[in-house]
Amino acid sequence: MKKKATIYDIAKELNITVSTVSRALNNFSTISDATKKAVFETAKKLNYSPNRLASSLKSGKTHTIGVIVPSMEIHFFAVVIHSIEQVLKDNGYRILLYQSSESVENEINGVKTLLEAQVDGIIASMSLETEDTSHFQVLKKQQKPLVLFDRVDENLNVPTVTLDDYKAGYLATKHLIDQGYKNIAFVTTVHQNSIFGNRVKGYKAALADHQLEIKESQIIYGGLSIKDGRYGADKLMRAEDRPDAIIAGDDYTALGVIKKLKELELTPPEIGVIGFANETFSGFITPNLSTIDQQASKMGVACAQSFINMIASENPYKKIEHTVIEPLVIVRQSTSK
Amino acid sequence: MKKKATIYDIAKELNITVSTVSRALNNFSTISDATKKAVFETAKKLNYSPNRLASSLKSGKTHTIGVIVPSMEIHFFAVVIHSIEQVLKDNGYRILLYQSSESVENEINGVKTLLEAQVDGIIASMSLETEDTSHFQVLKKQQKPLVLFDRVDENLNVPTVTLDDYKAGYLATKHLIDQGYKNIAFVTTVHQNSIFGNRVKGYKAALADHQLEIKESQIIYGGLSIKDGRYGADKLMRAEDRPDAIIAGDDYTALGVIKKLKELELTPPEIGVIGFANETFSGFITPNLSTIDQQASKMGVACAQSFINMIASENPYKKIEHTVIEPLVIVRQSTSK
DNA sequence: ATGAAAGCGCTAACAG
DNA sequence: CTGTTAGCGCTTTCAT
Repeated sequence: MKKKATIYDIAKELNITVSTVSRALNNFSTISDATKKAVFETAKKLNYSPNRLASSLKSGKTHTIGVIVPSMEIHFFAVVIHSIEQVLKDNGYRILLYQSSESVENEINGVKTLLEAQVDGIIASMSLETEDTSHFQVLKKQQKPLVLFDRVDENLNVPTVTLDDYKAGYLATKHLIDQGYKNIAFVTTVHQNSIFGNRVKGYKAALADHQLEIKESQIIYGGLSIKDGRYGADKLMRAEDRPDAIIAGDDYTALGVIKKLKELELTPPEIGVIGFANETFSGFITPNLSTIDQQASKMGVACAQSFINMIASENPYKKIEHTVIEPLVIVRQSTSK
Repeated sequence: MKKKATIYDIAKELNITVSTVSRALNNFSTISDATKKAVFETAKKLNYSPNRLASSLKSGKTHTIGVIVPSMEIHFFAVVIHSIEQVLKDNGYRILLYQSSESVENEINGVKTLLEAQVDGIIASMSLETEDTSHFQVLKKQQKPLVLFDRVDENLNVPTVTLDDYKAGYLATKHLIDQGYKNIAFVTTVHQNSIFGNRVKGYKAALADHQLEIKESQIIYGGLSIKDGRYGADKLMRAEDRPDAIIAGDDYTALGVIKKLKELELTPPEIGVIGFANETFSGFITPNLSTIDQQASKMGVACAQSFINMIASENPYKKIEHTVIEPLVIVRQSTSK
């Protein structure tokens, strides 16, 4: 196995210099067509493959972008990355992947690793553990694009792509009201995250807008899981003031709610149930679960777009875009009275 | 914003040479502890971050590995990549991601792009379109590790990681037999792919081993989808010789089968139903779907392991490992008489 | 234990 | 239209 061919080999073969070869390969207009043709032919003949490492070292641009997400096991993140890769590939970028596993330590390490690999920028969604976001500051200092999505830090002052969670809460509630439900409860998480807080705000606003009373007793703060859903539904249905509809913090929780309601022979849509996330199972359970779609694909595309805009401008942090994606209400059986 | 610090800056600061700095940073035993300490301190002071590009260019090793999959939207692939990244990260490797979108053309381009990025090797699962696999040969020629998983090409003669599909078919069938089902049908795809063919072979073998008749009429060849499942179940239940259990080619098809059976008031497990893949929804539908798990995590780990073994050996293609993962029967309501 | 210097493969400023 | 040459940041052989 002989060594890989370089532009020197092409140059030698044609009795020209490497600069000519380099220019020919990069299709400079100053190179004669004849030379270009010869170069490309010889390149093919020698089985030449460019070493992007070398050009990157020289130019300082790797055309590689780092993506940090908590975990690819979470379908939402996989889909976001799917679209990021699709869009950025077409723009000549490669994706270097890093999972934080919901740990700040890993996240810090991810930024470090990616930066050492000289990525041209980073698109990230923060780990749940992350509070101090100073490790992301480095990118701003280096004037390298950083785009945050879904789990973002407002204070970081970088471009973000998020779902309009307020609106998501509002729309879920409004949908239930439109279906005729009047006493709407909310099973959510205690987790201190603006995502969940904003949904509750939207919920309250929708109630207020429709002259329905906001009762703190109808908001159950716990965790988000099937078990938490069962627990929340049980608690709500045992109370004096039974709700006629329940909004669950995510689809798993909604599933738990439905299971409990079925046991109580209050199968939705008798009691309305709506979740958040539009998990793959949501359309297949019985009854089908109405839910708010997170628009993962759109988010990915928006991230890629934001990134491209930043790269294109000489000062990436000149004007900071905050893209807010509209949530989508998916109406299914569980809320269709 | 001043330029990034290099080993030259550290050297200058300490009045030593770059070679010493380089050796100190790489913890060579020939460097005195005092020097090392000084170097590390100055590195920190100057906010030094190594440029891996430069060392890669020199050493020829990027510690980056390319992963090509059809789509991250397919949860199975996302989970495999999840574990590949987890394992390889601990071994100092980064993951460069490429999606083929089930197109050979993209796949070819992926290999090219990744090779130009000088990856140390590639882990891939082929697109459904791929028949000619010569684009993968390059890696062998360059003696760079290539590991294929799930959708592999036997003729390529490279390490592979696959599920034992024969056994998967066998176990699904045997499970049904053990549950007392005696007339077992199979709804599968016409697609020419050894995966599906082997499952049918396993099915037939299990029937034979238990003195049950193999009837070609009980095997429905169509597509794999909810619709195909409905169609298959309908066809089977209308026939003279009605099965008492149905194996579906994947969980979506199984879902269709279940829906049709419910309509016919033959709700499983009255008629047994088992699928393949263990999709996230399978545990949540009613009745819960028994299925064969594809062991995505194990596959990812096995891929990473195979890759590491290849990298470690001077001749990666000396002995070619074929890892076969045992399928796992997930028993749920749909087969529990 | 440390230094000097060549070179990985490519680009680009300068020269002609 | 093409050649010369320095250099991107790091590693490593050969000296000392």
